[in-house]
Amino acid sequence: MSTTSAKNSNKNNKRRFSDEQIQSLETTFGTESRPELRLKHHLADKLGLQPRQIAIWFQNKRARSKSKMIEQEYSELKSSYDNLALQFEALRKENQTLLIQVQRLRKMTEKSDGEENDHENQITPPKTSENPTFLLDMNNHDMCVTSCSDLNRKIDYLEEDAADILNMAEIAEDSLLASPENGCSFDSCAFLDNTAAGGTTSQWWDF
DNA sequence: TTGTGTTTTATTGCCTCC
DNA sequence: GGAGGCAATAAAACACAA
Repeated sequence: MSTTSAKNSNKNNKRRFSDEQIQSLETTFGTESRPELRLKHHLADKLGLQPRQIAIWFQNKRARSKSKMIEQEYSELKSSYDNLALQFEALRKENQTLLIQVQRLRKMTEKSDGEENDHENQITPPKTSENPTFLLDMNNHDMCVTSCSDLNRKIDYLEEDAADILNMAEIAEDSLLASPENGCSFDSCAFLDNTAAGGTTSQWWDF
């Protein structure tokens, strides 16, 4: 708006409404945010304003109300996001710790397998003090070898699965960090929703 | 007092609905 | 096509620090 007529119109007519007028308009807005023509005329008569002014006031009020609502929704979403980000970071650290544990176990079983091979050649008892978790039953050696192989495969599986989960989590985190303000992608939002709605975190690595 | 940021009133142009 | 709503914007009114 930059026309001369508009400027003149503003200079001549623009004034703030009185407290009483505002109060009455606010009250009406509380029950009816889009009043029909008759009500606008009624308010105009009652408050000594033009019906056009009433219409404009309601229009501006709706706009203010909408932007306030958006602002409120944003702050609620942001606090929810911040909360989830904290939870996510804790889970990520937990996952890393578990990965390290799996790798340690894997090394231990590899070591144990190596000793078994020596036993096949030398038929000497194992040093049980070194790795009590994987004690061998000398009366059932074949079964023991099979069990250790199974265990190895399980650890392989655990390790791969944990790595996959960490990878997925990092992808999700990256996509969240890439768009923290103006709305995350649909996938990452669903990811957050699931985390929030589930309320439980252990399902991530509930193998 | 004055410069500056915010709020409020009003206009304009576009869109939708009947 | 006219009425009414909405988004964007202008500009007056207001608040307030320096």
